[in-house]
Amino acid sequence: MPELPEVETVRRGLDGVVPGKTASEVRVTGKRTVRRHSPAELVERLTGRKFGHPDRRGKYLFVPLDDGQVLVVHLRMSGQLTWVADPASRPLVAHTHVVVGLDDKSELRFVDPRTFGEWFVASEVGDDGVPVELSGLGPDPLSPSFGVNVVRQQLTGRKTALKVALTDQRVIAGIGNIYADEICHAAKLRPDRRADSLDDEESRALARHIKAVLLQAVKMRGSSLRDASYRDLMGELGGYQARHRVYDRAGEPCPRCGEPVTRIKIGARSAYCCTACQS
DNA sequence: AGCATCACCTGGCTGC
DNA sequence: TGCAGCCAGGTGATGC
Repeated sequence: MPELPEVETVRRGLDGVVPGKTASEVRVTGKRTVRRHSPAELVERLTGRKFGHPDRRGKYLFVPLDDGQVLVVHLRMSGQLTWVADPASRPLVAHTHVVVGLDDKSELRFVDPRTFGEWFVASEVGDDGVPVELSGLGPDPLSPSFGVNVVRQQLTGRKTALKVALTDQRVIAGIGNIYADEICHAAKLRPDRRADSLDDEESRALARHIKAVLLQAVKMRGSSLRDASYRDLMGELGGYQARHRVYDRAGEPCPRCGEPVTRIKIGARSAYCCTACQS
């Protein structure tokens, strides 16, 4: 499932491919992919526009266009963005919902079996260059200002479970199910702890491990799970799944203390943790 | 207001 | 082997 590291990997791939190129032909075949405005409007507003450098906020990917608009893409659970240099020799796969032909004859393709992924063109942009539709997102962990003070401030007054707060995109943007579990384990904190119950030392550990886990995952180009639904822009699998210490490892020994990893329920979702060395 | 739960959707896996 | 049914998961809507 694409979270911050996977989206950042795709962003870096895009940055090597799209800046300076023009969308010469846009085809939207999926019925649900474009829903904030009509698919026809996306085609109209994107066709003929030249791309700038791709940016990211949390799990949202966005690319400025040469007329001030911004193309926004969210992969949600199963969305996959790929770039093909030679479209003629690469037939479209099932569940391809958007195809953007570029002026060098290459193509961007959006494949999304579960159809939760989303594309739209934003016209209103804040001072920071971020589309107003994304203004409700919390701080991004890879931004330079992110640290213990931000973490403490964002968790203050949050009575929910720590994992619920970490995966709430308004609190911190970019963390999902997998990395929340990995971060909690690295910080030795139980994911079902109350979010506002951390002392100073625990807050420092949490802030440090949010950055460390996500940066290491970016370095390893994200996590591809068993279903291999996440692939980067060139179709390659990520490598961080080999470093998962607790996620989807119920019953296996905790790499830190050797006790078995436990699967617990937080709300309706499962969480993996070591009840022996996380508190 | 703030928190919890549901709906959306398909493919992979489990268990009969 | 075949198939029904469950589960996964991010976000916005709905419920409490």
